[in-house]
Amino acid sequence: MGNRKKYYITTPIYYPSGKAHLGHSYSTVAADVMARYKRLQGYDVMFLTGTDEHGQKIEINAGKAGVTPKEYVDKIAMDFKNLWKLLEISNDKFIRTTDDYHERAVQKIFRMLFDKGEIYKGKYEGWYCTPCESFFTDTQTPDKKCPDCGRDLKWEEEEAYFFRLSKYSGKLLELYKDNPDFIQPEIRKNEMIKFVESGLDDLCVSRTSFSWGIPVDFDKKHVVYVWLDALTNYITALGFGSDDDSDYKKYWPADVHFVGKEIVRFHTVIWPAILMALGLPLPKQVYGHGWLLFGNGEKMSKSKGNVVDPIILCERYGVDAVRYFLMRDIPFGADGLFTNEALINRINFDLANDLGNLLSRTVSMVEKYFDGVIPDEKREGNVDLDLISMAKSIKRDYEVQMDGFKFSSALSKLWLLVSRCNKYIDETMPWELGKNKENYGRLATVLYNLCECLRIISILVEPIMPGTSKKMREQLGLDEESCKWELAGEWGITPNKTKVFKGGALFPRIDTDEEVKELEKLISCKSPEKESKTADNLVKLIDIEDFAKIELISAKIEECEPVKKSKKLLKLKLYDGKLSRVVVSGISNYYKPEELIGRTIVLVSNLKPAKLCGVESNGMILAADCGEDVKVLFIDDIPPGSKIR
RNA sequence: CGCGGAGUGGAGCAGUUCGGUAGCUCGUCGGGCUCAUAACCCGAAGGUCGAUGGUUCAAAUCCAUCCUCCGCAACCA
Repeated sequence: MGNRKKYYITTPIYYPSGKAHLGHSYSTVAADVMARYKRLQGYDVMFLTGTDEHGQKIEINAGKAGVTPKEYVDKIAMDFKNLWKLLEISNDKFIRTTDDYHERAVQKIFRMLFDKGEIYKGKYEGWYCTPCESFFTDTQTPDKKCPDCGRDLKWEEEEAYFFRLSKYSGKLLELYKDNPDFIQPEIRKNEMIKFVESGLDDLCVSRTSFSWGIPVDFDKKHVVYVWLDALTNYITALGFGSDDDSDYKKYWPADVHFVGKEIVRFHTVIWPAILMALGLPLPKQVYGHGWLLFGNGEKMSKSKGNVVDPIILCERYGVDAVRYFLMRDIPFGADGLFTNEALINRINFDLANDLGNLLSRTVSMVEKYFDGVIPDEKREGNVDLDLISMAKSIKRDYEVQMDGFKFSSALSKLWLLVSRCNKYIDETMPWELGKNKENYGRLATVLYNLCECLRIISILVEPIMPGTSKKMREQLGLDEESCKWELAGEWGITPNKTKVFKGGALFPRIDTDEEVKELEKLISCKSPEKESKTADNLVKLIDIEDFAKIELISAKIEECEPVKKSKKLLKLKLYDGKLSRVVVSGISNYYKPEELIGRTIVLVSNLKPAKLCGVESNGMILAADCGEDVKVLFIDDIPPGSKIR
C-alpha cells in the first residue's frame, strides 16, 4: 500500500462572492478527470478543491445581504459543494479557508516567516478613498480623485506586514530555467519570465482596514491578506502546521496545480517564493488553462452576469454530456467558446450517433442473433486484424495525450476507435451474415470483436464519463474484473458466454433547433443581467421633480479632437451661452472631429464632472443609440444656452 | 509606439516548437446500407493558410514590415 505512487492535484480555491458558474466547473471537471485517470492507473491520489472565503468583498457582500460574513460564505460554500456533487467531482478534500485548522496553520506560517525575517512590518501607503475603502497608487490617480466614485482622496499610511518577495526574483528565474515544465503551457511561462525579470516588489500580506480574515496572532489589529491565506491552502489542507501532518508528508509536493490563466502569476511567483522562504519543497507544475468564453468572445464572469448555469445543463443533458463537452470541445491550454449549439452538436454527433448508437446496434444484434450470448465457435477474418490492432494501441495513444493534459486530443484518439467500429460493421455486414446459419461462426466473431472494443472504450472513457462507463458495462454484461485499467490495452478479455442486456439509449438525440430556443429561454430567465434588462424595458414612471433635476441646454461645439490613448473618446469644447467647457464623449467610432465642429447639440449641463482617460468631462451630450449606430442629436438652428424642457 | 490574443475551404478549429503533397468536425452535394437512437459507411465539391517583402531547392510554418478583429488596461458621463 505504502509503495503506491502518489499523485496530488488541486484546483484553485474559488472565491465565493457569487454563484458557481460553468467556468468554475471547467477547472474542477478537468482536475477531476485527471484525478480519476490517475486513480484508475493505480496511483494513490489526493484531489483537493475548496473555497477562499476571506476578504473585504465578502464582508461587503454579506453586509448588503444582511447576514454575517460567515453565514454568507457558509451558504455559497454549500452551493459549490452541491454543484461538485452534481458534477460527480471526486475530490478527496474540500478546504474552506475559514476552517479552524487552516486558520491556525496560517497563523503559524505567518509567525514562522516573521521569525525568519521573511516578513517585516512596514507601511502601506497610497491614496485612500474612505467610502470605497480602497487604496490607489500615484499612477492610478493622477488627479487624486477616486477612480471608482470620483471623490477626493486622502494620502493615508497603513501599518502592514510585508513579505520579502523582491529578493526571490533570481531564484524564481532559476526555477523556471531548471524546470522547464514548472509553468505550462509554454506561453504562460514566457509571460512569467518577462514579469519576474521586470523586478518584484515586496508583497503586502496584512491589512488593518477590514476584519474578515485570519488575525495575525501576535498583532491582533492585523488580518492576513489574501495570498498568504489562500495559497497556503494547498499545504494546510494536508495538515501542514497541525498535529497530524501525515498527509502532508505523504502527498506534498503537489504534482500539479490547475489554475485559470489569470492567476498563473500568483501560483508561479508568490507561491513558490513563500515555499522557498519556508524551506519547503515546491510543486512540480502549475498549469494555466484557458477561459471559457461565450460565442461573442466575452469572458464568463459573475460581474457581467452572463453566467451559464451548469445545473441547468446537467439537468437537461446529464452530467456526463456536460463533462464530455468541456473536455472535448476546448483545447485545455487555450480559450474556448461556449455556445448552446456547440454543446448540443457534440452530444448528438459524438455521444448519441457515434458512441451511443454503436453500443445500441451491437447489443441489439447480439440479442437478435444469439439471444444475448455470443457462442464460443468463431471464425476470424482478415478485416478483423486492422480493428484489433487499433483497439490494442488506443490506450497508449490516449495516455500520452492525457499525461500532457490534452483532454481533447485524448478523446479524439479514443473516438477513432468508435468510428473504426462503426465502419467495421459496414465492412462485415453482420445483417447479411445473420441471414444464413452457415455464417454464424463469422457473425459471432464480428459481434465479439465489437463487444471487446466497447469494453476497451468503456474503460478509457471512465475518467471523463464515469456514469456512461458504468452503463456501458451493464449493457455489455461485464464485471469489474474485465474492466481494469491495464486491460484496456489487452484483447480477448470479455469472457465467453457473456450475456448482454439491451438498455435504454446512452444519450438520446436532441432536436437542435428546438432545444437551442428552449435553452436561451431558460438561461435568459436565470441571468441577472437579462433580468434587469427586462425590468428596464418596463417603463419606470418618474415624477416631474425627477426630470427637473436634469438641466438640458443647447451648446455649440467650438473645438473637437480625439482623446489620446483612447479608442472611442472625443474631447469637445462647448460654448453653453455663457462659458466654454470641456466634455468628453465616447463617439469617435461614429463621428470625426471635423463633422462636429460648429454644430449645436443638447448638453446635460449639471452632470457631476468625471475624469475619462485623464481628461475631465463637465457634462454629457445627448445621442441616440440606434442599434449598431449612434446618432448625436443636432439642433443647429437653436442658439447656444437655450434651456430645453 | 500601453499589454495580451487571434487571422487556415460556408461555420468552428488542428497543424506553426524542429520548413517538405493543407487536415479534422459540422454544413452542402452524390452514392451505399438497414443491425441501430431517421443513426452508420463511402465519395465529391469547396482554401492564393490576413497582406507585402525576404531567407530557402522548398514557407501556413522562419525573418521583417504592415493590415484587420477581439479582450484587457482607471474609455461610451
